[in-house]
Amino acid sequence: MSRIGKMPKDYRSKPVEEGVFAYWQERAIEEKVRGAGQGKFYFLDGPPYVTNPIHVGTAWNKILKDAYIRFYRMNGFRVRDQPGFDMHGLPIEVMVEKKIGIKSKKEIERMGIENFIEACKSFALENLQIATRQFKNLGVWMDWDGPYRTLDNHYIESVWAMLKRADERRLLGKGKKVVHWCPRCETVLAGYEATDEYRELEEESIYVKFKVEGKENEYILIWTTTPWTLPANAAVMVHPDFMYVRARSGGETYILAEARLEHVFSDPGKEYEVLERFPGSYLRRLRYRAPLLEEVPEQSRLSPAHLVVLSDQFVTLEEGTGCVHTAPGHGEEDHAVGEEYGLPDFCPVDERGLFTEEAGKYAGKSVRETNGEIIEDLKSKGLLFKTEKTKHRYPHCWRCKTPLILRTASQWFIRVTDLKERLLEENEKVEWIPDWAGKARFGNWIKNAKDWVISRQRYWGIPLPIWVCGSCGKHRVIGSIEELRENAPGTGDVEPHRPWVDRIRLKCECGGEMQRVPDVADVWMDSGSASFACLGYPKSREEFERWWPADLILEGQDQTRGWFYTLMVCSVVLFNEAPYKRVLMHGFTTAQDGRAMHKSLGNVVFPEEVIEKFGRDTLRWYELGCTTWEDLRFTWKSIEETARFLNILWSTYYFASLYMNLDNFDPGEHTIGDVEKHLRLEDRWIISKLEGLIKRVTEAMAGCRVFDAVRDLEEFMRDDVSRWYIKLIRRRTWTEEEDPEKIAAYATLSHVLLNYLKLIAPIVPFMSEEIYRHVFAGLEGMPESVHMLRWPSASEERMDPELEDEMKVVKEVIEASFSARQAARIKTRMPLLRMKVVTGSESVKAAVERMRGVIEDQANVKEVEVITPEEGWRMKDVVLIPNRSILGPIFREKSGLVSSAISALNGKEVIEAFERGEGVWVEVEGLGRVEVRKDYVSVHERLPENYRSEKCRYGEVFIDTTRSDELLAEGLARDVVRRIQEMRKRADLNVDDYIKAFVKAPSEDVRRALESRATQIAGEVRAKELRISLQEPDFGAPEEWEIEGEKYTISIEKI
RNA sequence: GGGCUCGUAGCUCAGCUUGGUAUGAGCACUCGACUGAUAAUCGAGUGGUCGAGGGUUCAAAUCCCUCCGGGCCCA
Repeated sequence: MSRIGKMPKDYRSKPVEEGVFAYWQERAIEEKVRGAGQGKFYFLDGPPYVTNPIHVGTAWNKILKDAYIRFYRMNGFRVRDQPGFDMHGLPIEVMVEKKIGIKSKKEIERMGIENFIEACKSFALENLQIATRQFKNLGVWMDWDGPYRTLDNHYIESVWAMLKRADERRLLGKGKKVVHWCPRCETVLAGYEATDEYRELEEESIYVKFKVEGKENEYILIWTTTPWTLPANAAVMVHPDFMYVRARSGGETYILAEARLEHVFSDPGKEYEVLERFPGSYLRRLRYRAPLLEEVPEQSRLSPAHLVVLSDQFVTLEEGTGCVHTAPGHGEEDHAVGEEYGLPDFCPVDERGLFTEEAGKYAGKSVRETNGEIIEDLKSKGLLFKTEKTKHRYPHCWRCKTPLILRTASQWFIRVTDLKERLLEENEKVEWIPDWAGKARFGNWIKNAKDWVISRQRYWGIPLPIWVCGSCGKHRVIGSIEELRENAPGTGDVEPHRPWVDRIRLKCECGGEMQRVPDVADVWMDSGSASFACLGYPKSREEFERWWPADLILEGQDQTRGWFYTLMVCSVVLFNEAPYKRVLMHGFTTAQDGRAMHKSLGNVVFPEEVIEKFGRDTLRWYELGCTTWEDLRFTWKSIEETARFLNILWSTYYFASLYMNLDNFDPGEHTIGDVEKHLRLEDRWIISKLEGLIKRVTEAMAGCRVFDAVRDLEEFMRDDVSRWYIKLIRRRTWTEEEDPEKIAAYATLSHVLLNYLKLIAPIVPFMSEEIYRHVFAGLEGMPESVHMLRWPSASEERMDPELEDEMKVVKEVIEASFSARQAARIKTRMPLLRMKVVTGSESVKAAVERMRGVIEDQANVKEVEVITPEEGWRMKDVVLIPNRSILGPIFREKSGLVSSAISALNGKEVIEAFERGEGVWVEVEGLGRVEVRKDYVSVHERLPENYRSEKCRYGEVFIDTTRSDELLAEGLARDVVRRIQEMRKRADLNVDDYIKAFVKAPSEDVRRALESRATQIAGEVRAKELRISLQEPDFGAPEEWEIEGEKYTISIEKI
């Protein structure tokens, strides 16, 4: 025979969690749980970048993942839970450069690419270990022994296969693109890499005069924040529909937008006169003289160039002059307009951000540092109109923080623009949570997508598997190491990283030699290929067939343009299908101050800190309870609140298990089905509540709304179980014998608590395991871990919404009685003679009558009666109090008389008359008949002396406060019982020890009263002998107590 | 500047889809009770112009528009 086990009294997170970790390890629980399950569920982990230790925000991400994985496991799924790590890319290169103290590509080449790559690799592997330890430490059950790593050969081959497919589908392109360029890293950066790091800069912006051809003293006025792009100027853009003017000032004529006149000539002394107004289209093809023609001779060879072009998209009137300097080599918008007009995309800037020979005078100089010189040159040529300090946001390299420049460069790219429609169609099939993340945000992002520049002029990454022929220029894309070997006979083992792979040459059809392009892939392509690469596709089809596509991915909102996107693109390139069925997007974590957590701000909170102070479960309950897709503002106060709740939860299990254990209760012997006919209403009620909870929590979890589940679970435990149900069954748990109703309470309680434990297992895996091990694991037929239990399903038959409603009424009524007691200063221990519930509602009446027992017990009242509002009204007395502040101004010196006349009225009759809409008059000496208006009086309802009332939502509750000897005796007896219980506890007696007790009463009346209750008292305090006397106790250690102002002496002794 | 999103009690947040008095929840605070869950538990009370302003409606925290402030993303 088995029974409910005991558990420790206090919740201490540290020993609990350490113990559970050890238990899992010892019994290989994690492996057993992971190996079980039938249906497939492919969870795809977004690979974190391995350069920084994780903070509570990163932890949130993994904890969310863990909760859902556990949920699906409990539902019988075989969950693929391979974690991943993003291990290539520029960030690691930068970290390694810092570590070995070098700064440029030149230095890397000098130390040897081979050595550099080795350093990057060991850095990445080292950090993978650190991150793994941190994630494991959170209690995240993923396959930490077999993560996918983007640096593995087979992973690289998968990416190659995708690129080969892209080439076959003619989606791989090469050509000139205006790109964000980091002059320090000497590589292109994708737009999204750049925009991670927009920073506010205050710089000199300039107004420049472009001389109109064939006119003296007439200029187009332009404005720019990047003087260094002027050597590449090819045109001026104006808006065809905006109004422009020719304005005269200081002997010169300027062309600019009318709307900008005021700002441009705002300086004191700058007067102007408008000569002419016209729309921008009028300026079309107006030719001007390039401002730096002399400094940059190459300018004279540009054609067509130096003319006004029209654009209705890129010209604004927010700043500048409405005439926009256009350099197609240095701006995406400029480039677009340039293509439309056939302008040359002149870009005299090299990889290091230095001007080339083509830039004439400026050749060899760093572009941003040339700004000053260019301004000086313009000034000396009389072309500088004015300068202005301007704040503007400027992109910086996401890792090395160098300001970026825009330049034209030849790059490899994926023709995403050709795939747009397909991407949008596939996105329609994806379930996004919340739905606006996909419909609105991700959809918009795809609609605006541009071609994806994938080549990076760097070292540590997946080398582009593209070989180009030196003679005929043809290219070939290789899809695997095997294919590479076939194409290059004599090649031994292939290390696909640089520089080894660079040495492999292929033979071209034309007979020429093919060499690999030196670029590596954008690191986003690594992670973007994860959906199939971690399955070993295309080498291993089996894994792929079994799992792909992913059932769920879950990442932060910043991944809209990151992983969510690249994952989709890579998959559509390869399979023309979305790689995931569901995407859950979560918010960002900010610090207490509402700002993002940053090392530099010193506001980072690490999970280890929270774990140390409050435990993993506390962190998990708190974070999982936050609305997933909103920002999580981490506060210690909330953590403390969560810890307090978990304490209540623990205490509830402790309390329940204590009594069930004491009574040798075995839930296997008494299921709720077995005790059906002994179930009380409150038992049925909590079971009904539980079933509703199971249903809602299951829906919430399945709908990726774990926070709804957490909030629901919290409310149930706190309000329904701890504060209410436990209170209702307390008396039953104190009975000694095998009372069937006690057994029914235990059966109910264990049913509720075991099922609740299953529901919280994915949220708080440690605490639930600890409770389970102590309380339930010893029972027959139970598995060794809570995580091996099946998720419960809700029983519709046991749901009883009517009963739940009735309990609501009952709770209200009892609470109202407490309020009334408080007003009457009668404590709960003192029994009341009767309570009247005033209601006109049949359902309220039914509820009160049906659950009379609960009310009598909880409100400590002898008799409950339901009366109608009319009956209630009849019990009341109504007093009218004349409203002097209203009567005074109206009746002046007669108001005293009016007032007494009103007081003399029968209040009840007056109110009833008012309600019928009839008038009420009083006879006042000297005034005759006066009508009593409603506002002349305030109405006071009064119950008879012995009653108190309190209103609640369902009516009104009257309590009868009449005292009687019998009631007093009962109250007194309860008081004495409490004192003895207190003494038992202080004497450290076991709950089941027996005692003898002696009570010295303060008076003969009290003695007699207590004597009449002796059996009850003795029973409740487990006294085999009980003496009530006026003498002093003659054994034990007597203690003095005060009850209702009188002195009692009590002594007890264990027997 | 554009897209998406958030703005409800001192704090952290429900409610908004499907308009109907916010008995809003927890915490904090005040008062009280309990003392066989006690470094626990329970009750009562204080506290909101639901970011601001307009509109639709008999009725708006909820629907629409504008604005202000925070976040993510894009320029």
